[in-house]
Formats: sequence, C-alpha cells, structure tokens
Amino acid sequence: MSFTNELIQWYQQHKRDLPWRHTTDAYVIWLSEIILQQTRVEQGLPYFRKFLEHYPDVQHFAAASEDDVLKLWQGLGYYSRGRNMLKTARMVMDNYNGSFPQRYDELLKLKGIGEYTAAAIASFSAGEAKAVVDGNVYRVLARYFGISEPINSPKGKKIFQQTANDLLNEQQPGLHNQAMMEFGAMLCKPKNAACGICPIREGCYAFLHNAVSSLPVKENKVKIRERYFNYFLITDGDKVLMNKRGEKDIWANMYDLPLIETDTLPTPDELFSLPMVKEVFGQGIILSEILPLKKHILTHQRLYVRVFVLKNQPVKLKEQYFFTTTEDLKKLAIPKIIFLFIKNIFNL
DNA sequence: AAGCCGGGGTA
DNA sequence: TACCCAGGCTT
Repeated sequence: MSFTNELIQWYQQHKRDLPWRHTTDAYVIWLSEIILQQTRVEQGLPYFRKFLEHYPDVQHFAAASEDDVLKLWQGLGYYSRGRNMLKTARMVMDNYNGSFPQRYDELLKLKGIGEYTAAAIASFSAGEAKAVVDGNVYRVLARYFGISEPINSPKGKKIFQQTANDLLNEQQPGLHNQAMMEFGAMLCKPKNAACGICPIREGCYAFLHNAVSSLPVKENKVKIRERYFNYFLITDGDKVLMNKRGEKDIWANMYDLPLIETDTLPTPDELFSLPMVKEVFGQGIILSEILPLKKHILTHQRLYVRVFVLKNQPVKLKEQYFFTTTEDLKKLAIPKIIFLFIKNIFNL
C-alpha cells in the first residue's frame, strides 16, 4: 500500500475526536486553524470553544472590538493572531459579503493566513487539492524520506513543499492532510517517536538508518534578548493606574502597568534617579514594597519583571496612562505575567 | 533573509 | 535548559 494510503488508514483508526473535524464551515475551520498556529491542540481547544460561543459566525466576529478579541485571547500568546482575525473578519464582511472564502488563492489575501492555513482551510472546507506543510509534516517527511535540508532554510522549505505536493492524494486532500498532521502529532513525535508501532517504518529512512532523533534538521538559533521591566503600582482609592501598550513590541495594544524598561537590573536608587522616572513620579518617591523579581521566558526574550508598589501619586500622567477600578481590570486584556502580579496584589 | 511575536508541555 | 507546538508578518 502507498505511503498516503497507509497514513489515511492509520488515521481513520486512531484519530482524535476534535470539534473542528465535524464541519466544513470555512469560518469555523479558520477559527480553529488560527488558534492552533504554534499552539498545542490541548491548549487551543478551550479557546476554540470560547470564541465559537462568542462569535458563532463571521458576522458576529466582525462586530467585535479589538479589546474584546484580545481579552478572549488572553493567555494564548502571539496576540497578533487575534488582531489579524478581526481584520480578516471585517474584510470578509466588506469584500466577500460575509461568505468566508474557500479558495486557496483568495484565502492567501487575508490577514493572518499564510500558505499553511490557506491550504488547510481550502482542503478541509472545499476539498481543494493543496498540501499542508506544518511542523508535523516537516518532521514526517524529513524522517520518512531522509531529507536533511534544514526545514527553516528557503531551499529546505521549497523541497518540503514540493515533496508534500507530490504525495498529496488529490481525490481526498482534506483527509490526506489531516492524516499527515495527526500522524506527526500522535506517533511520529519530536521526541520519543513511536517507531515500535509505526505502520510505515519499513519504508522509513530514519528508522532504517537509526536517524530518527537527528531529523528533521533545523538551523539558526534565535538570539535571546534580555530585558528588565520595572513596573510601578500606583493606587488612588480603589483605582489603579494602568498603561495601554503601543502598536510595536510584544503585547501590542494590551494593558499593563506604568513601565520603565532598563537593560540591566537597577537598584531602586538607580531606578528612581532616572530622568524618565522623575518626570512621571517626581522627586520624592515613597516606596511601599518591592514584589519579588520574576523571570518570564519567551521564544526570543528573557524578561525580568519587578513591581514597585508606590504610595505617592504621579506628578504627570502620560497619554497612555489611565486609572481604572479593580473590577474593571477583569475586562482588560493583560499579558499573563502581569496579570499574575495584579491578581496576587488585589486577591482577584 | 532575518527578526519578531507568547505561553505551555516535555525530556 | 533546550526544543517544540495545525505559522505569519515586518523590515
């Protein structure tokens, strides 16, 4: 039996029962695919249900505010996915009369939809013959065919896309794509691949050459930037001073506390003598408490986060600062690490 | 082509 | 700690 037919047979016996596998509604599939970008199924599942409940169709989604979407997205990471979804939902209303596109070429025009996601939506919703290439597919192909070209080089990407295209079962592309990915996720895993029960190991280069752990090849390790976030907690009665973040940088358009960033860990005296600090908080800073330093690891940054609890009021409010009640805090989209600090302070 | 963008699970 | 996850956008 052929490679793809083996996989499809394996898939039909062992597949997980996932909600987005029961629909051909392009909107619902889009929702699941964006949520699942760089995200484990188990982590994304509750968000998928939540979003579908709030926005049962693209029309409801398009009517949302960015704050609403980011709040629902809180904790899932890569927040530009959420912001791009809103743009796409509105584009679908404006340019496609609210009917979500199903064709690969049209899907590629939408925000947040790249080659992978376009192929996924087109093949799952309309059976268009486009092969998906995600992290799972890279791994399965690299191992089975012994491809040692790095998966993150331009040359490597071409080779893997071409290989996937050649293999695609054009009679049932959706089924084929699901099978490839499920196989990679459940059996041909990054570590501890289940070669012992693999139905196609007799044809697998990596299994036959003892190269499972060395494939796929990935190059270019990202440099990790170290950043020091010094936050200030300022209260006025039952209100707390919050900061709306800008368009750039991490956590775009989300909310945190007034922040002074430094490139080393400052002592309190060093911090309080910085011009930017004096400008906002004046000369006489009355420190109540310093909350313990927390380290927050991202893919490309290491954040060292501290919160200085102050007793005084700011002498000057920057534009992006505003006071809000602790009750209204619950409605704001706040990055995980900041939310944890705030939660502990106010016992939310 | 390279850099940027989160949070969590796993070994 | 290092790697990976149903990747895509910006520069």
